[in-house]
Amino acid sequence: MKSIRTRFAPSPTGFLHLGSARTALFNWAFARHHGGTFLLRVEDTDHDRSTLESEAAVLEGLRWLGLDWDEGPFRQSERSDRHRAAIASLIASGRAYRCVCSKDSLEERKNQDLASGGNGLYDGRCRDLTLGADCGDHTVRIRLPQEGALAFDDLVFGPSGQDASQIGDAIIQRSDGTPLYNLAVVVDDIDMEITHVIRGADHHPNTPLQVAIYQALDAEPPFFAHVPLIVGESGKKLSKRRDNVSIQEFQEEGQLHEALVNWIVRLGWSHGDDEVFSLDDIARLFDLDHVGRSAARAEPAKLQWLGQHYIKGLKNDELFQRVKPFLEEIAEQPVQDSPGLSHLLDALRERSHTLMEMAEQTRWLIRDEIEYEEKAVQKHLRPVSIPLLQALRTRLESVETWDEGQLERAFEHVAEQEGGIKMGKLAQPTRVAVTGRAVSPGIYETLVAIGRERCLARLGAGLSIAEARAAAQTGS
RNA sequence: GUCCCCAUCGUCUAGUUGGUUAGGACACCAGCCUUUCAAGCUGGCGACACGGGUUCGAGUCCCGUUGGGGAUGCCA
Repeated sequence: MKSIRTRFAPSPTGFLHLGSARTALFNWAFARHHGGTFLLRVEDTDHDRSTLESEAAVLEGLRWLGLDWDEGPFRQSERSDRHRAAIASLIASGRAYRCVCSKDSLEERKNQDLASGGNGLYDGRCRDLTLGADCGDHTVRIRLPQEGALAFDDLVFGPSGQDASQIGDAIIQRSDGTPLYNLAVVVDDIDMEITHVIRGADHHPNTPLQVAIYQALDAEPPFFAHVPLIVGESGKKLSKRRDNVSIQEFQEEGQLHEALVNWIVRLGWSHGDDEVFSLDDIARLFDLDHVGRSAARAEPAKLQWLGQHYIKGLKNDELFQRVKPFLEEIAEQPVQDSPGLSHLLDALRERSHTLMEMAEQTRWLIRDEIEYEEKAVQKHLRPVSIPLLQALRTRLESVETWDEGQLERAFEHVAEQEGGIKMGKLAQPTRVAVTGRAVSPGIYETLVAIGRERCLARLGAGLSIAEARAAAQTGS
């Protein structure tokens, strides 16, 4: 059997899209699984919409996800000679013909046909005119068989195809002489010896036409595998306007690429009851047999869970490197690793789904000035807390080594001394005093991360706030 | 309108020669733990769209209905 060759063929008209990313992943995985070749081809035959920036963004997205390619990127626009030659030979053999119908006329005839109960296909007006190259402005159309099945055996959907009578003669070359997608994609897949075309199911209805083009070119079609669509909240095909689909956007909000890959691979593919897959796992296990046929809704909840799962598994130094850009965004200055920060990040693993979430929760450590949240202050820095915080501060001043064990003993001592109060009565006001918030990791971890001097200073600040509030209450 | 496709818990899915108390994960709810929030542990809720047929037996096969989606471009 021939060695397997797959390709990812994005159109560079925006960022790498969630659905495209999954298509890329499946192509990559299929090639890797079978020891084949995965190549990249940029489908930029639409000059008006294609940009180099988009192309760069797409490549960067693929790299970030960890999808490496073996050949390319090729640009379809650089292969127009091949496309032209193919079109010329199709015209020469009578399998394609020139068409001088104007857009307006086409539109009008189509609407008329539809109105009178027709199916709106091209009416074939120029089909038998045998127009020469001197016919003026013209497009080129493929001459389809009048009847008979244009069939293919889809690796996901099974036997597929339509009767040729259901498809109109499609334009394969614009009036400006440039080739159209349906022609270019077939010529390129032939030239690049693609064995398996794995793409979104939105191409499924389009494939019979391409099968016809293969036939016209006397070429053997590849295997096709159409992957069911990923849909948004609306249940409709993902759209850039409606849904968050930009891979780069996911990256910017601090998602882990491992989580994103794991998330999308399970949208349409499964391996028994397994849920967690690394790229290596995917390369090892992926096959088309277990790709489903129904559309999948992209729900972020599972992505969140996966994000935390992978955060938990990161080594400390790598965790720091990955979260660093987000920390610096919060700190508004360079952030160095330190035992305190490292310890805090460790504690934040089980409290974060994304790197951004994690960074946000270090605010009280990596910025010198903290902001006191109004609600936290009202709830916990109350008059009743004042003597407790005072006693605690005194006690903490004399703690020998600032570690969790000693801090715990200090807290227990103060709680006991203040009448056997519940730890929450002491811990919560302290937490608010040193972080400004009612939520943080364990109080001892929190205090250790901040360090003795800053803790004592913030305890003082918290006390001042509590005292000011008490005074205001008595005064009124 | 025409053509094509799809249909298992809220979501992602397991189910691959018809025989299962229809399984898992996420989410949700409850309890435990507890200095907050999480995490963790335990338990719970929850699905074969509907109607026919084939069969001793149907989530699995066939037909229809309904619902959803895709295509129908001088986009890809």
